Amino acid sequence: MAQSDTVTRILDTAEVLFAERGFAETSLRNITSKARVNLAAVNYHFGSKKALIQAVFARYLDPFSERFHSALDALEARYEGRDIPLEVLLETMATTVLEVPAERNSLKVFMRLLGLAYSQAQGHLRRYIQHEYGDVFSRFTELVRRATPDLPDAERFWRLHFMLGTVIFTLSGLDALRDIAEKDYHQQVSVRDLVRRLRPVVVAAMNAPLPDEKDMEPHADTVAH
Amino acid sequence: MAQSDTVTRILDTAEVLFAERGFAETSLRNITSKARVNLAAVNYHFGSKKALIQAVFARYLDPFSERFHSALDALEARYEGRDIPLEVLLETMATTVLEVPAERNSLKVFMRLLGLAYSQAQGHLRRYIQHEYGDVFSRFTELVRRATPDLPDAERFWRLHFMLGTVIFTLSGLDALRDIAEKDYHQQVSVRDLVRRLRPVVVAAMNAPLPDEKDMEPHADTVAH
DNA sequence: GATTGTTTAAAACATCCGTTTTCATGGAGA
DNA sequence: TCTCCATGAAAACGGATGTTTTAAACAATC
Repeated sequence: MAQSDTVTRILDTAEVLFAERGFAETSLRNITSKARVNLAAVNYHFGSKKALIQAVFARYLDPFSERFHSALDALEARYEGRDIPLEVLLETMATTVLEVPAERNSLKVFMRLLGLAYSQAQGHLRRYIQHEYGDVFSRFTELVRRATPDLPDAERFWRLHFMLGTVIFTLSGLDALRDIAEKDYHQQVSVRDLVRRLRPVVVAAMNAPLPDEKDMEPHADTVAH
Repeated sequence: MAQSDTVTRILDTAEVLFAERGFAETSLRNITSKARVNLAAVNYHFGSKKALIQAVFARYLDPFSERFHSALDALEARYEGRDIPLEVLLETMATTVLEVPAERNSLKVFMRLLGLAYSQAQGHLRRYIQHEYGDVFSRFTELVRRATPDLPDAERFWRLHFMLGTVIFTLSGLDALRDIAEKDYHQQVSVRDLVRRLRPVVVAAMNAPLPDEKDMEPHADTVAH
């Protein structure tokens, strides 16, 4: 067998099974038998199951991080210090996200993995991702901050995560939603179609009026310093 | 020990552990030892682990379904056949959702369980919920349909699920987001505060302009020049 | 007061798990 | 050629899991 073909086969199989059933529900025997490699190969090449999981993420996030940095470089160069409009930033991120897994035609897998990482138990994966790729996201959120100067920092933080939830939930649960949608409306749903529907919703959500102050909670206000 | 106190203790412990670590990662020995109950008690009272999981859901969804039906009854009576405004419908659902787990102070647990059910592997839980509580949701979506007559059916379907994703993702990942938010902004975040922030975002998202028809085609050029 | 349903304790069952080990084969580079 | 490394097959390790069983207590009801 060719050099390290085994590594690729393990990763290809593992990411699909992880996305389908989660990490704990996927055994190394599941992976190695479906990938037709030796059981010991995982521990030989990756060291442990946990390291395998991180390698699966790295294979998506490394190229994403690199491309997104480049895309932001290009944007900043084009706008020459002027603020980049929110729509352009969101569009750029969407494009990059769609580009990366396109080669393996597995955006759904990518999104399910992200959702799993977020909802993971002790969050050791979230910490790994934050530590490894935090700078790209910081750079992005800083640009979003300049694009929405009227939005209080806390409000922007929450709305970005609201929209992150929308995207991850929708694209990671794509199969389930597709089932329901096609049963109810007899229509095909493509990822591009979904992204098209998402765009105005996300923009409108980010630009929504600020919440009413009057039903603010009466607890001791924490003064920022 | 009092009659069936064991059942309650099992359910109380199981829902917390399930929400924290997922179903597969929570063993019956975890549950029974933390609940200070005999290991065999789960199989004695519920029959199997799968039945336990469904019982955990039923304890939330039974009262929710009943209260939500009542709330919708009251709304329909008050509006006497006139369409109920979207804001009122959303507010009613939010109120009911907040009411149910309030007694146990565990909205987060409720939301995490819902999120787990959605993202579950083979979706046997989703099917169980759909089969058991589908009528309430159908009733709600029908009222939403009348409240948004200008929205195409497919568009409304997707936007409702977009917002479902927002709410489930936010409230189920509350601890993680709270960590980040408090580290970045040194502010306390309560559930009521989050719901207050969610309201205008959800309304704006539902009322967003329809997606552009022009980038419906094979592939639109994405990034602005 | 006997019966019935709960609860506990303890042990065992058969599986499955992640990981390690041993032995053998073959290819690649020094 | 010899050495290193990847791969394979097979087995075993220790441990955890869901489930079942047996035994003995306890409480409530008829």
